Amino acid sequence: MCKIKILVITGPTASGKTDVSVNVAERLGGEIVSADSMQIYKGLDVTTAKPDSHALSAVPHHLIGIIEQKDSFSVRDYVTRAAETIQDINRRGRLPVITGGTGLYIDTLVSGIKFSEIAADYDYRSSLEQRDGGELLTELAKTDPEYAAVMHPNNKKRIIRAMEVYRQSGMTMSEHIKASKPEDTPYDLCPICIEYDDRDRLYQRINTRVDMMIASGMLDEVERALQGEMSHSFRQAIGLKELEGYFAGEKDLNSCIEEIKKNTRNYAKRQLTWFRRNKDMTRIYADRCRGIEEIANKVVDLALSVTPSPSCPLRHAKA
RNA sequence: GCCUCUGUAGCUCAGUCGGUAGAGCAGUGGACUGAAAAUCCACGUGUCGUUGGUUCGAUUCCGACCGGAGGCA
Repeated sequence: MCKIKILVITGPTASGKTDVSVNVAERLGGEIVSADSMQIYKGLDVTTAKPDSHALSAVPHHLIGIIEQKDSFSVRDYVTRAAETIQDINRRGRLPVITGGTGLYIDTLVSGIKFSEIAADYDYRSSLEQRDGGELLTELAKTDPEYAAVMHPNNKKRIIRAMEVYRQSGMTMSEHIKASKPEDTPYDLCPICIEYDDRDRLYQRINTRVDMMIASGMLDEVERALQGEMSHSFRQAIGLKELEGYFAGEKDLNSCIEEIKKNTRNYAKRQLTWFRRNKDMTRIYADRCRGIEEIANKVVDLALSVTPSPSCPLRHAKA
């Protein structure tokens, strides 16, 4: 049986993956499947840098703006939906192009990891959050010494999740992790990461992009979002917490904007750390290329160099 | 012109009752199994404004000078 061929284009925020993926998808007969934990939500179009109307009309996009801000969303939800979407695109003879910067979503999807089905219990979580981390870690060590051994006492969020999983399933986190790994990966991958050789250039792009967002209506949409009910996952979006003080009249706009830039830069750095450990990805350094065209050409070449097997979309694209 | 405060890490500032200094933020590296744009970990030598003096020893005390803030005229 033929694995489904998919093209994966990732990279830190503001690296230009959106433009590149649209260009590439147009040429390869592809459809874009977003892998972005924030673009999945309705609203915050500017703040989350969703593709513009031109891009959306040029190529079909999936998993963008489909969840209400009051609803929480998780990796597991993502993988379920993305897998279905990929199946569908493949069935129609087109090429799925996974594009986004949420590394956890992409890796989980692509490697076929099955996360445990234990849902978040927010009441339980908040009851534990009050307690001391070292104390929680000691408690976790009683049931799951293996996981507790690599956990730092300050990392309450993960300690609590491990306790939550055990409480609901009777299985430890270590056991879940072992059980989650598939024998074989479900897709035939062409993974590409767009990076910057010069970190400062990337940071400058981030700074100017935030200014552009402000100029394009970010304040209005954030104010609107802030007035509605927000789920735990949604309220993490960069822009929301930073601007909250401004709308409350406690902080001046400029310092809030600087904070957004700073947090976005920090985020980009974390993304780079995440991508770096994946040695199978081909890296394309955007600042060594002359414009989007050249980057897109490289991506297309890479995609076509993967030998297409019968009934896989890349063959059609080449012909 | 006089008086007061101030000059320490890229930034904001602590500190040394005299034995050459440390936090937060930034930055860099790392982790990451249902909040991931989240969460967490590790990494701190800098002419302690300049220059004289006192001292065994000064970034710390004294003087002058230079820069910054404020006050009185």
